[in-house]
Amino acid sequence: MAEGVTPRSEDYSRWYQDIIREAELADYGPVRGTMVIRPYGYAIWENIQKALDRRFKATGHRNAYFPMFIPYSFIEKEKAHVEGFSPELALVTIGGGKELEEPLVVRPTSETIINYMFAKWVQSYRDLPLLINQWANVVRWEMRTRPFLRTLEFLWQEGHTAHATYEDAEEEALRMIELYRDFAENEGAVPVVVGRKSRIERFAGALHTYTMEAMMGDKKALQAGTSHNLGQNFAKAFGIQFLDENNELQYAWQTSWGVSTRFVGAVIMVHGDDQGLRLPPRLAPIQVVIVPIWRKDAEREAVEQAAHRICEQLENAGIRVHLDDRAEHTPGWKFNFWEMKGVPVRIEIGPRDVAKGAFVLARRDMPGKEGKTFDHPIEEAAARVGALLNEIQRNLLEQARTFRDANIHDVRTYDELREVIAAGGWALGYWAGSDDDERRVKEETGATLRCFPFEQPGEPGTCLMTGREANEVAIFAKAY
RNA sequence: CGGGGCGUAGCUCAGCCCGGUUAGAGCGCGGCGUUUGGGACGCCGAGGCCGGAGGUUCGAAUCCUCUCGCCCCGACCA
Repeated sequence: MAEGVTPRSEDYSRWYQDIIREAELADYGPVRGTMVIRPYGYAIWENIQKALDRRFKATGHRNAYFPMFIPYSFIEKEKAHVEGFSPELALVTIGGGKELEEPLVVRPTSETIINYMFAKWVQSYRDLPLLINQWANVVRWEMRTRPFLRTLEFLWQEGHTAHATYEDAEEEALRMIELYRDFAENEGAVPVVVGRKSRIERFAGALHTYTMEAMMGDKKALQAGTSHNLGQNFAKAFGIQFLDENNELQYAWQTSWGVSTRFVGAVIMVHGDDQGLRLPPRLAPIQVVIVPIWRKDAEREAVEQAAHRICEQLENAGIRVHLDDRAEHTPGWKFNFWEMKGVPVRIEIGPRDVAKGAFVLARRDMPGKEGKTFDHPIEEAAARVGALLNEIQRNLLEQARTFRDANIHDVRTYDELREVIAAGGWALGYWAGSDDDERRVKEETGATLRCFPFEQPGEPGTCLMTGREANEVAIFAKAY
């Protein structure tokens, strides 16, 4: 086991905190519930940003930036919205030493201010669709905080779009949750269940909320991204109107969707083990670390020369590589250090390898010796490493999916649901219960209705709670 | 907001019960030397208003009161 890290099996919450500290992802800020994202953690976020932003651009969205301060009156304009958010608002009441006439809200999300602006920009059906994204920080005064998963301030992207018809907005909301799924699985190697939120769980002010739910290493669910069809609720509150082809005034149909720094937490908890982080190659700030090994100064030069040659080859191939040639640490120490940091591939090269013109590959997704292969020719470094990175990316997703599928259980009755939840798994069963039935499950088991998965059996069944005919299955789980 | 825990060196903590030398350890940090294929070792060294304010006492890290902060667990939430 790694030094300074509580084993996952002993105390998962402690393990999570230990990993964040030891891998230097983040540190606690001076204000309760705040955190500093350290360079290594931020580099992961930057890779998440790049992967998402590329996809947003490819689907026609453009980035913009809206102010952090929102007039309090804006928040009050949409009834469900204000009810949803008012408990967790941070208000600014003094500015420049003077009491403000109207308090300012530090944005908990930007629907209101963005839609205020949209109302100015949208006049005609020709202005639609309006497809905007912003990268920003938001503030929600949470009671219970955890690094990355829930902090008073967090970073995210929030997409906001306006469309001419309900169908267009619905299509957009679905397109974006699918985009998120593709991102989560193909970049983060995080398998997700995509589906629709229940009335109770959906976003304050939305018609439909779509979600992707991921299973963490302790089998708790994490909402890793959401996409909302907002209908015309905000358009009506903010007067976003346009003239259609028939010269008739219509309210716009809207969506919003977001993924946050919480996703970093998902990557930690889906892949991490008792040795530390395990990063999917596509999000890893460093994909390959080279550890040169030598005893005597006489050996040093030849080894480091070979190490540099490999390093250069990998760089030229576009691989993010780091050569750890520090003299103050032993190879063994470096192995542990970079394993803690979750670097997917390690190259070891010592005198014996140099003599053969070869190097050793060690993969982070397999423990110890099992993950080591020998005698890779130096000239083939780029090809060998490239292939291994792809293999690791694939394998991490596979491992996570196997774990998840083994812990989702079909249930037919409420008793079965209780059993599954008590054992810590996810319960999948037919559901046609009321809002109160859903609340009862939460009260009695601690589990919430995570979503009605898009993937359905295709035939009706019997509701586990009411015994009535149900058209859909739902997933219940304890969640972060 | 309830319940629990913790504030002593950069970090993790001991010391506190039962007040009394110059406040300690491990890790980390700096220097020198030996080392380096899975967390090396020796020697030397730097580093503390013991969270804050009151009080008790000849004397407080230690006892009392108040306060501030952080963490964990629960109720609300991306």
